[in-house]
This record gives sequence, C-alpha cells and structure tokens, in this order.
Amino acid sequence: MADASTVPTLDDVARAAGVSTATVSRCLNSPERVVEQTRNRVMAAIEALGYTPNFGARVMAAKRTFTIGAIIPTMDNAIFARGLQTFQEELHARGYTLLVASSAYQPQIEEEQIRALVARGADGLLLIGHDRDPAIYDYLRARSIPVLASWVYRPDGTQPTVGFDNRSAMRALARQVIAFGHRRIAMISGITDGNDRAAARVAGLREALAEGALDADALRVIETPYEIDNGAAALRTLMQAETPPSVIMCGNDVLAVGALRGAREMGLSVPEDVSITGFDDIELARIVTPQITTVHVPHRDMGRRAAEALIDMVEKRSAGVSLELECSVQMRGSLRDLRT
Amino acid sequence: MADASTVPTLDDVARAAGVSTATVSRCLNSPERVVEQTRNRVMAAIEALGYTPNFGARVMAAKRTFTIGAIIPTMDNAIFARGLQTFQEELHARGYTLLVASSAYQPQIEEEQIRALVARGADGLLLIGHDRDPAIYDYLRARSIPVLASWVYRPDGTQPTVGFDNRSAMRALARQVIAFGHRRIAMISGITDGNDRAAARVAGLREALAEGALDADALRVIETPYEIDNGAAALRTLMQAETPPSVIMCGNDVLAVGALRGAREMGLSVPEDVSITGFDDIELARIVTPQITTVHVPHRDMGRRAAEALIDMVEKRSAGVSLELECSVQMRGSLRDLRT
DNA sequence: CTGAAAGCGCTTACAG
DNA sequence: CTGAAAGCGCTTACAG
Repeated sequence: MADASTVPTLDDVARAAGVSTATVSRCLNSPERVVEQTRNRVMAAIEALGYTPNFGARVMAAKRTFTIGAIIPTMDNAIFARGLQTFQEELHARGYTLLVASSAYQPQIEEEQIRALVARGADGLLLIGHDRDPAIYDYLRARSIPVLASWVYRPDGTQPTVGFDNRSAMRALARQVIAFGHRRIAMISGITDGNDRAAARVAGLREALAEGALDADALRVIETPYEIDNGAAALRTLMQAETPPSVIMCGNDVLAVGALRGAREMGLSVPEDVSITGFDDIELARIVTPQITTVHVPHRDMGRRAAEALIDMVEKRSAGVSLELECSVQMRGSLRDLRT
Repeated sequence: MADASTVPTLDDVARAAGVSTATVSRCLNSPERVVEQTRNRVMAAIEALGYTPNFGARVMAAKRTFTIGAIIPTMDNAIFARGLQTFQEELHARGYTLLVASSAYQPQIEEEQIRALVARGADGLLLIGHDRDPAIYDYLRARSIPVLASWVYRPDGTQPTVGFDNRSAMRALARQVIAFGHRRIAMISGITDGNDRAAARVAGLREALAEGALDADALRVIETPYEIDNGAAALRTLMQAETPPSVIMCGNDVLAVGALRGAREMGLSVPEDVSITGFDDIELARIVTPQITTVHVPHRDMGRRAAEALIDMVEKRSAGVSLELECSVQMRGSLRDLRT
C-alpha cells in the first residue's frame, strides 16, 4: 500500500487549494454542487499534488465500492471466460469494477471467496449456479448484498437467475440423439455433487430416455472433473464394456474433446465407431476434427444480461428479475445419424 | 454494501465477549497474543454474531490489504489462464487474495486498471510484459507499490521480471524450422505495437533468418490480434501469394490453430502443403490434428514463481529479483521436415 | 455555495 | 495478557 509520508491526502489538497476537505470531496463526488471558480482551484491542486482518493477510507465513509464480485468455478479453461468477459465489459461501461475469484468447484472454497469478496465491500455478487447452502444466502441477505445466480435459470429458486435451463437444453440434445437412432447411450458427466448444472444435465438426459421408452435406469454415467484427460480416460472405460455405447454424451465440451482424443488413442473413429456430444459450444468444440455436436449456450449475451440485472439490483431499481436465455442444439460432425 | 443497522461490528463482538475491541482485533490478526480462554470466548462471539471484518476500515487502519492485483491482456482465451491459476493458488496459500483485471491489449485501459487496482489498495501488482510508459512505473514507485513484470524476462529492464526470453525462444524454434530445410518462411504475429512479447518473437525469427543467411528483410509478416479467425484469414492471405511460404510461424497457438483451420478451409493439408508453428503450448495445441509444433512455456511454474517473487517484494524481503525460466521447442505433427 | 465536525470500523503503539 | 484511546482518510448531514 501507499506510504503515508509521500502520498497526498484530501487534507493536503484542501490546504493547497485553501478550502475545506468537504469541498474537495464534493468536487470529486458531486462537482455540480461546487461553484466553478472554487472547483477549478481544487482540481488544479489535485492535479498538482497527484492526488488519488484512498479507497479504504472512501469505502468506509461512503459505504459503497462500485465493485462487483464474481466467483466462478474455474479459470483454468474457457468455459466461463467468454461470459465473464462481456459481464465485465458491461460493468465497466456502467462504472463498476469486477473482482473475480474461483472456487475450484468446491463449495467450501466458494464460501470462503464469498466472504472475502463481501469483506472487500462488493456491492453485489455474481455466482454460478443456484443451489448452495441456504446459510450463504442468509448471510448475504443480512448484509443486504444483492446476489445474482447465473449459468442457470431457476424461476422457482430463492434467488434471481439469469441463464438457461440446463435440463431442458440437454434433453433437447438427447432427443436429437435418440431420433438419430441411438439406443446404447452413455454419459460422461461432471461431478454432480454441489453442481446443479451438471446434475440438471444428467437429469435432462434421463428425461429424454424415459420419453423415448428407453431404460433410464440402465444409463451408464461416469462422473469426473471437467478436464480433458478425464474425458479421455472415461471414454476408454466406457468403450471397454461388453456392449459399448454407440454414443457418449458429455457434460461439457471439455470432456467431449477429451473423449474424442481418447477415442483416437484407442484407434476408434468418430463418429463411425462411436458418436460424441458436448455442451457449451466453446471454441474448442469447433477446433477439433470432427467438430463436436453440442448445446450452444449464449455466453456473451448471458454475461451482458447478468451484469445489467445485477447492477439494477445494486442500484435498487429492481428486487431481482430472473431471465431465461435460449440454448440451441448445434449439429456437427461428431454425432452420427444411424438411420442412414 | 452492508446495511449498518444489521451488520455486526468489532464493537458488537467486543461487547458480546466482554472484552475490548483491541482484544477482538488481536484474536483475528495475531491470535497467539491472546490467552486461549479469552480467545475462545471471542471466537464464539464472532461465530454467534456472524461477524466479518469491514474491509475498508481494516485497510485504512492497517495500511495493508493482503490483495495482489494482476492485469492481463485478455481473459477471453486460455493464454494466461494456466499461469494465473497457479499464481492465484500460491497467493492464496500465502494468505493473499488476487484481483484480476484485463486490458484488451490496450495500454490506455491497462493504465486505467492499474489506477483502479492501486486505488483499491493492492499491496503489489503483476503486469504482463515489461515495456510501458515509464510514467506508470513512476506513479507506482511514488506509492511504493511493488510491481513484477511477467511472461517476459528482461534482466536489463527497469523492473524485476519473472518469465522467459521471448526472443530466444522463438529463435530456437525458427532454427529448428530452418534446419528442417524451410526457406520460404512467413509469420502471423500478434500486434507488436505496445506488446513487447510479440515484438520479441518477431525479432527472434529475424535473428534466426539472419544466422541462416536468409533474407530477413524479405520476411512476410502479418500482424493481427490474437484470435482464431484472424489466424485463418491471415493464412489465406499468405497462401494466395505468388510463391506461398512452406511454413507459417505464428505468434501464438491461438493464431496457429486459426491458421490450421484456414488451411483446411482452403483444402490444404498440414504439414504436406504448408507447415504451421505456434507459441505457448496451451492445451489447444495438442487438441487439433495435426498437433501444433510450438514453444513450450512453463506457465504453471511461471505463475508460482511470480507469486513468490512478488510476495517477497511486498513483504520487503526483496527489492525484486528477476528470474529466467526456460522454454523448450515442442516438435509435433504440424511442422514438416523437408529433408526427408 | 462552503465549512466544522461527527462518524465510518478497524489497528496499534503505549500503558499497566 | 488486556484495555483506553488515538488515528487511518474519507463523506455527509447540519448549519450558516
């Protein structure tokens, strides 16, 4: 932090300009309340001294930080990067700064990060997913800190959400898979414990199976953290079964790309020997060969809308409105149509 | 921010525990200085009230935030994700919190973000690349805020750096390319203006050309922002030349993957019709087919070392020591050996 | 339009 | 080991 002996304070500016600290403060925060001549003098002093307001002091006195905190599960891959980028762009345009933390998909770390962000005076919080220990929402409510849950749409939830319906999106993809004649379906899911998006995607697949009069109970699901290598390993396991699946639906594109690599390593062709699907439609999905059939998530739009909604909440213009964004199925080369 | 009427303060805790605020503060900051019995009583009160220290007040009183700021050029892709992840892990292990901002590769935005982070009381700053307006370093020095430059190693620089030598790394790759018999070499570079890493990579290639008695002046270089689509477009332009290159060396893997796609779209085979190389060795490089020959950058190690070095500076244990990390050339399928 | 002064919620010498 | 008190640098009613 700054060295007090060297960094000018409001007091220094006031003295240099021959006014009170109140006036200097006003010049900075509501300049229209200061007559021009005085203001010019003050601004000149600020410039001359190279004054920057002390953040801590300002926060403490004003009880606002113009800071929004976001906690995402991981920064290690591109899943959240796109959405977060537009989220931050929109915040910036509205005069807010974004603080990002990551939780490594661990509720305990997420809670720690939430407290850290709150302790840092975040005016509002963006969280990924809706379901978490209610005590956290109580904690936030007690401090009247607005929270928006994103990457998920839950009109029934206790918190406002701006996102998409993970379950119906996966169901739509699974219907397509079934319509293509696939019957031996397996899934490589992310860890569902503590991850409502992952759980909803599995549920969406099961729903589609049930609709199609397929045995949802017999569905083979491997749960594994969202990492490329894990996708490869899981595919190997699944394909070594006595009756290997004709299609492996993955919880996201990272796992799908890993599965693709795993197939290649086993000498299997995709989609001739096995079909693979993903979820998210991040850049990765279009970079590999064949390109991955996946669920397109409107990340950029979601980020922007989330920022708008959260700032509205922070500025008391809204108690929090949920917004549903539409996903779409992206048909690409990794899914084979067995009817042809 | 918190609603004062509802959020417990140090005072509330002190009253509840029947001690002074000084004691409560000590329990939080140097628990060993409080006798166990008292401490237990205080901790129970903290728990019971759900107390969280007020950040602004703490910062103002302690003149430390235990916050490190990092400004990276972009969050939109994986280039910086890996390194930043370990950077933040190491900070966390040492009790610091990371604040990340991005500059969109624009010096002006970077400067704005630097001021924002400083205003927020960052104890230290991580910046990507070394070369920038000296006024920025002066500003930081006046506030005695330690700065570490990373993703670059510059023993001659005005600031300590923890990173690698972009120029010699690219030169090493280019030597290999030349050794493979390539003579018609072109480059797709990132924008070099305001980006010392990008500029150093171009310089490294030129050096290797000169060494090999090739005409460095005739080198065709297209500069374009680091985006996949731009890599594809640049490749198209280069391959439409009268005498197209036998190899296209890209400023990073993102451009290389784009170039690969561009080649495929033109019906060209890689590496049969044209070789492609990258830089960074991010996951992308191994996901595509063929895999990209590239420069491996030790991102994770760099992130960890940068955190260590910066914290040492912050805690006055060091005035800032530069550290060079080694890169290595990763030979993969996208580069053809013309001698065979 | 401007100023004097209280107060924001902590930390930290200084005593005891 | 613990407490009383000053002080950190701002903002904001409240007066004038």
